[in-house]
Amino acid sequence: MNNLDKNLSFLNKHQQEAVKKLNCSLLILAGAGSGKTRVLISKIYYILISKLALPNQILAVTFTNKAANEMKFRVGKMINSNIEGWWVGTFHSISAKILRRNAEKVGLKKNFVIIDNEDQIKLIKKICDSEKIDLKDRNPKYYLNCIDRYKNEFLTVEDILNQAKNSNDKIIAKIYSIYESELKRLNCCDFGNLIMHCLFIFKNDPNSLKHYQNQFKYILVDEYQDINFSQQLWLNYLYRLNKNICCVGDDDQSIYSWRGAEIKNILSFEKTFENPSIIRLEQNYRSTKRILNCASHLINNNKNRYGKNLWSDNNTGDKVEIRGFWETKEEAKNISDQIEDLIRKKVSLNEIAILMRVAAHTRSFEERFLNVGLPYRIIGGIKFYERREIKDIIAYLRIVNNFDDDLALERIINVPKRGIGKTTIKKINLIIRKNKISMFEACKVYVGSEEKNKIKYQINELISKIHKWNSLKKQLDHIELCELILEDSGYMEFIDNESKQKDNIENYDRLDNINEFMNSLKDFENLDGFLEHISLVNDNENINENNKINLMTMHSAKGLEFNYVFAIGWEEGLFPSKRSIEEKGSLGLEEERRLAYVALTRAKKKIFISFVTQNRYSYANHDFNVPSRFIKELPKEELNIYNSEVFQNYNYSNDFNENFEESEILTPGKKRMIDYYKIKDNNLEFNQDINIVKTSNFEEGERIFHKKFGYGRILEIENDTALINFEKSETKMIFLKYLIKEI
DNA sequence: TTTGACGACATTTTT
DNA sequence: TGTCGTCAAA
Repeated sequence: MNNLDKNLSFLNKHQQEAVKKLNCSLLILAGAGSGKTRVLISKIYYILISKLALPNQILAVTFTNKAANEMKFRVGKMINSNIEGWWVGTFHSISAKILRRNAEKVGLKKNFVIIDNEDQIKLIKKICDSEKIDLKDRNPKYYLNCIDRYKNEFLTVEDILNQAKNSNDKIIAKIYSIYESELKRLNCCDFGNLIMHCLFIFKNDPNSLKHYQNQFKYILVDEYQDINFSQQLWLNYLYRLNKNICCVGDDDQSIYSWRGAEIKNILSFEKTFENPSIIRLEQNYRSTKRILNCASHLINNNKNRYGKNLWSDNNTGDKVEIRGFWETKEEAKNISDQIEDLIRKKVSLNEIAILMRVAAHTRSFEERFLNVGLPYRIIGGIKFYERREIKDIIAYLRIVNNFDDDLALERIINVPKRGIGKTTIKKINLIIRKNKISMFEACKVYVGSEEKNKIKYQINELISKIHKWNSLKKQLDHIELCELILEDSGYMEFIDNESKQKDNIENYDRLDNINEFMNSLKDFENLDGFLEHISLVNDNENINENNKINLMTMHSAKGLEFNYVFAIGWEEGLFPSKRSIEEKGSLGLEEERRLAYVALTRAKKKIFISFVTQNRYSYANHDFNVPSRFIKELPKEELNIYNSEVFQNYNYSNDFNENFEESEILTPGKKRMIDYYKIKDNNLEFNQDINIVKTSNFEEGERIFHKKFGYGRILEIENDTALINFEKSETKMIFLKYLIKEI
């Protein structure tokens, strides 16, 4: 058997077919755990080994850096060498690479900076400020969302200006237009722009397009279900010459519609690319039969899908465990106990994951794990490069690298404190607008004007330091430069002082983070490379580095797998998310269901689902929660439903929460603010309902439930209040209307 | 101009 | 719960 056959012999019939089918538009519908990465990798290998293309003639696009790195690593291993100069990366990183070489064609300089969300919002705030746009009823995030959406749909400023109908549209169009010109002036790019600018280049510069079309003989795309319109167009441009594309995706795992990845995009594959064919991979190698059965059963409730039948040769496995708790602490405690059990069975913590709908829900688990000393990591939480001190340092580097970067300068102009406050910045902003110059230049103008004072002296100091650092760029390497800046700017001293003043843990962390940051600089040859890297890459913790429990959102769990999965917070309204349903109706619900499908199919051996009926902390109110409808949609014979107090009393066979279907008709397509008030009203009614039903005739000695204090017994009733002896709290006087009858 | 206190407000998911 | 904006005092 030759090498090629040996490597392909690991694949099943369908996988092999998918690997060998070339010179067409191929869509591989790969169910969860059906070995799609393996197929993609084998396909690249097959192309290379058959000498159909050189490594740099293959374009492989993914959505995460993790997936890109894995692909590089595994293909490298198969052909036994490190491949240099090939095109494997995310849409954004590849676009950035193309854009660096063609920056001037879209009015940017070569050293443009890629800005993140925080910078975007700051910029929009600034625009609204100077344009006197009221941010009371619509926040900057709203406008940013609109702009992002336009970019996902390849809608230009002109398009939006033309189609603006009402005054709100016009305001958005105006902000969009100024935002774009500001970005150009600052020599910056946001994520959406990376794709947009490339599309402009492809569209307006046939030579460049030809160049890239010739370059890429084969195009491969991972996670195709996450594609948005602009990205699809991007692919289509590159595809038109060789007409050879292979996309792998799972329509049931499309969970990013809010990023423009609408399910219709994958469903319209056949219309977008010529001579299409579809191969399904339906054998699952990951999960037990039971888990798979649950997942399939659940996803069958969706209408918008290609449809496929997953099957598996794996063991039947354990039943899925369902538990209800009355508060989050109890949930966290129970799960940590379960985990201790698993540890006793010699399960590695890396093989355990807790998945949640909302990132904020890690808290109760963090608390618990800290208490009992279980190590954990949060994946996709607060990212390293988003920490304040790191962003400060980066801002220093950015302004030294690029004098046009107002956003960076504004960030550090008064950090550490130099006595340059709001008023001064306002004056400088005025100069910027009047003379149409950068903030850096405006500072010089401001310093040079009329009478001298302390503030001007300070600004002058900073400006000349930045000049000095910039001129040292050629003599020092980027690490030395960074060290110099940290000392010279007084930033290090500032952090030192801060950690002495309040010796809380957080400030200790700051110093640590700065050290880690300095260390990470070593991995890069120069400043430019480093700045590019940090703007596109965020995950820097290697999953298997230490033995830790994994906490993450269901979204960030996509593409991962674990032996044991705890899926928490399966409460109606939270999951499926009320908001998602209200905004997009049944489409929203189906997306939530796909999310549940993703969560379930992460598990290899066993899955634990839990929900909390009371005291799920969510800002102002403590709602009474009903278990998620998704639990009801699981096949009963595969479940073990446990006797928690609350769950036992919950009438499982009843159709719960039919109201949701009604509100779905009432609110779709309404603007957020209107929704917001509706939700508020609904909540009120909902609560009143409970009170009316539950306050009726309480008796002394009766066991009751209170949202905050839990279960208790009535000692005495006096008019509308009762003295309650709580089981988990002390004895208290409570209004009858806040009591709930033991259900 | 900075700082601290206070109240208002918002919380889905992220390359 | 924590962040943000506003206000008054230093």
